Amino acid sequence: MTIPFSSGILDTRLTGLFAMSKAPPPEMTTYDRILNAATEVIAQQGYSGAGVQEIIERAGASKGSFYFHFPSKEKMVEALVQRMSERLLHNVQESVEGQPTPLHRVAASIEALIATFARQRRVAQVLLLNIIGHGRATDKRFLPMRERFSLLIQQELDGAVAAGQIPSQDTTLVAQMWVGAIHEVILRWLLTGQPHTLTSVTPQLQATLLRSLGADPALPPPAAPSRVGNGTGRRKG
Amino acid sequence: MTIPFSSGILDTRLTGLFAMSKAPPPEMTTYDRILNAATEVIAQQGYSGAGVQEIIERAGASKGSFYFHFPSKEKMVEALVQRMSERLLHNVQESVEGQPTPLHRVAASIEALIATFARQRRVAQVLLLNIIGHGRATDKRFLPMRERFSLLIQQELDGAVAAGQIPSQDTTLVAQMWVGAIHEVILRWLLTGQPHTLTSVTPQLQATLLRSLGADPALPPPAAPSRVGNGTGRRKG
Amino acid sequence: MTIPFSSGILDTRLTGLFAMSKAPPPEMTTYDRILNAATEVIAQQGYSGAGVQEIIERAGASKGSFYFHFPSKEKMVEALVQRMSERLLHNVQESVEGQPTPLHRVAASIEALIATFARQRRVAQVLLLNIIGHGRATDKRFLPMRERFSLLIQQELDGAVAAGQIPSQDTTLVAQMWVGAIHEVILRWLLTGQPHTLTSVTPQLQATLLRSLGADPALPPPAAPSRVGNGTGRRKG
Amino acid sequence: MTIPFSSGILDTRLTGLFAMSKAPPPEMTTYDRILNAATEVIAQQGYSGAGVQEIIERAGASKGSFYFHFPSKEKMVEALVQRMSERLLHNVQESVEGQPTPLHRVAASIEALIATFARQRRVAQVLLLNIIGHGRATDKRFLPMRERFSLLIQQELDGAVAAGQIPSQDTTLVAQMWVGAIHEVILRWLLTGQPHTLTSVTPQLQATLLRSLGADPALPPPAAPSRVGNGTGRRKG
DNA sequence: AATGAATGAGTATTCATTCAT
DNA sequence: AATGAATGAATACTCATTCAT
Repeated sequence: MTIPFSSGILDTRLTGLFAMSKAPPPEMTTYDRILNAATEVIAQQGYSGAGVQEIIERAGASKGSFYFHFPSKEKMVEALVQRMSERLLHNVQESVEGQPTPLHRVAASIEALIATFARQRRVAQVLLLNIIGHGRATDKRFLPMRERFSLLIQQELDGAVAAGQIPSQDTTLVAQMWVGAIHEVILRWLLTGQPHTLTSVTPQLQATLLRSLGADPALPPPAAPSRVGNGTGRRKG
Repeated sequence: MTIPFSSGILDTRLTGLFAMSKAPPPEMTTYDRILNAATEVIAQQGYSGAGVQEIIERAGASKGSFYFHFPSKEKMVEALVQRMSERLLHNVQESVEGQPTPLHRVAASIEALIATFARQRRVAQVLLLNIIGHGRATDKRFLPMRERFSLLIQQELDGAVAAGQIPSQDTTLVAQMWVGAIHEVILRWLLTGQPHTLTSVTPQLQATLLRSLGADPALPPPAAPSRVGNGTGRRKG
Repeated sequence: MTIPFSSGILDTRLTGLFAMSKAPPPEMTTYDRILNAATEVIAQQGYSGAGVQEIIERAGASKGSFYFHFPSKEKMVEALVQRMSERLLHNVQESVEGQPTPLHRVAASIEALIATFARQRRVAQVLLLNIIGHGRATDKRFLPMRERFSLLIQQELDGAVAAGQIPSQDTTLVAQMWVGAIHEVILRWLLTGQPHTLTSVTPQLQATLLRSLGADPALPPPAAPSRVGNGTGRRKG
Repeated sequence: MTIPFSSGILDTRLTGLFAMSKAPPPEMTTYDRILNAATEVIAQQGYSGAGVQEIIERAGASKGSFYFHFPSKEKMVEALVQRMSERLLHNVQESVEGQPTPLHRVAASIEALIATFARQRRVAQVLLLNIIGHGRATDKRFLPMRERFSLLIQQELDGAVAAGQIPSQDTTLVAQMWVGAIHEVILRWLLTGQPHTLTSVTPQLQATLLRSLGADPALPPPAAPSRVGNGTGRRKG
């Protein structure tokens, strides 16, 4: 009767993926030092606030070097977001492997996403806060990440429908809603610091989302029963 | 057994709230002409892309006039967002009046929000797309609108818990999630144009959100049955 | 039997047309101060060498002011060249008035052109030396001035043909050649300082050019016989 | 009674002198590949518009290579202009050999110059259009070519004076004027494409220039009568 | 001879803001 | 209340040149 999705391994995998420091290790390539510095600066100042000057200063590079590696600030940010999204989705997809059912997988991916953002605050700031809507209004450039994550969820939901786990419904819409719900929670955490530890909301988040599917979210526990259970997971006694 | 939340009145009330044209009526006060012009420009170009020059040109005002009425561009945008939020929430709250139960009210407010944004595309662009994350990253200035709407929902949810309509749960978190889910759907509509008419998703959106509360969303129809009702709100006969 | 083209009046008319000093008179408009400063800087450094910074410094203006008055450095130079050409041609055309025959007029215009350039060295530098070929190679923007002067000459030559002063010939080509010949002499003067006083070559220049028309250049003296006569003006004893 | 200056040999001699292609033949020395690439780029973009980067790309060379062969971009252009001038004047001087009288020689050199530029459009663009006035205004570096050609003409004119072919006159000035006239015609051709074939104006150009000397330009035909002759060289039967 | 990453002073241009009128 | 010329710090980007390999 509980919803036991877990993936403890994930944590160690992510460590150091976006690591960075004020004194950039010279053994890193200039290209990477610039992207890492950009992550920090954009996280702090936003896209428009992030000056090339400050980025190269943090990266220990020169103007010329910056424009040797990237044709423009804009393209650099594109490359940065691309790299972030790639890694993020890679981690999410990894966490999904080995999960027994579609619903297990979807819950695992939510957990992975939140765990990653919780650990990489700056990545969350860049991806969720400072990129959207930075230029011309109808800027579709950074839609892909949201779309890809939403697609990933949708596919699992479709699987769940096919497997009879949940009733047939507009999975595209639901997946979008989920992405929005999750992002909003992370956004609040970024802006207000509430809750203190982002990961603490994972269980309730999962429970609420699963409930929205209109299915009995009680699932047979996978190999390792999870601590994530909650008491509201059933609709009737 | 259906969930019939409605609010037909809403439509007429909103009309003309943010109206604006290329040749601004001179009988409007300069203050308002500037705010209206700013709405258009920000909707098209985003916050950073919106120059004071272009705004005053559209408003038929002068530089000096702008800075007579507003101490800075930033404060002007704050005033604009403030005015928008105020009107938006006012409409939402109006639509809630007369609804019999907390769940009815919460559903009505969702419908009102979406209906307003659907009608005032530019308002949606400014509020959801082009304001967040425009400057210093941890900018809490524009949180209020999201927070207030989320608070509004939370209060109704608390009422529903108290009334025994839904099980006890973390209504703060759920309200946040709802706001995120709704915003995301609107965002997609803004960026991709899908779905063609935003309001067409209202029923499914409401159904999914209500389901996430973990209660049988079938409600006794309120006084005046709405055209907005939908038939997918229940899981079995 | 001499070639008596003169126009002493001209000199006084031109005085002060492009006047300028390092301490710009504040009673001049910013627009003019910028154009004047640009004349000096371009004369010294050439088009690409002339930085907006240095121009505004000399003009006692600010960056913002510069771009308030001109949309770009390029457009500013266009305006400058336009103004210079306009004034130059105006002077030339003025000097032509009152000359009895087409050939007298053509000779007067040559004298006026040289006199103007001799007095406005910087104008010559800008117009002849530093503008042509400054950007993309096939830049037709500054052709107009040369073309207009050459057209002016051509029309007088056509008049001379019609009046039977010179034989029929390709006046377009000849006018071009004249412009080239005159410019080259001025160019040498600009680059080498030879001859010491540019105007001293006027008589020989006129004589040689008139001879090239294939007509007996001996003309009946106009009202005031000129000092410009030379001893090679006849073809046979 | 005609003016028959000819030099049919010239054509074949010039072929391939400045040949170049987008895929530079690897058997050419890097030094030459760079100069050739520079010719193309400068012809298209002008001196300031020609970046070292683009030049080496076209040359199939590297930055380091460029600066191994040339101390600076400026010196490279000097070398390029030097090489061009050298070859150009060499061809002109060759075409002069065998001509019977100074005036024949001078006419032949004009024909050779025009023929060369007509065939080597890029050379004309570089030498006449895109080099003058590119940097510091009073740049005497590229004067030499004009000066040398003008000197060459002057010497023949002096010879003509000594031989009694033309009256005594300021041959220095006349030579300068000639160079200017010829350059202007070529310049127009470069900028406007008129006349369609540059060489078609040669006869009239020669006739007009010779007439300007104040001598009967009718000359006894040299050994080999040329196809280049024209019938307008005399004023009366 | 050759490579190409790195440099940094220099460039034109933007833009929120001020201020005399 | 309103005007619009003036301000100047800040910005993204260029490019000839250097240098370790």
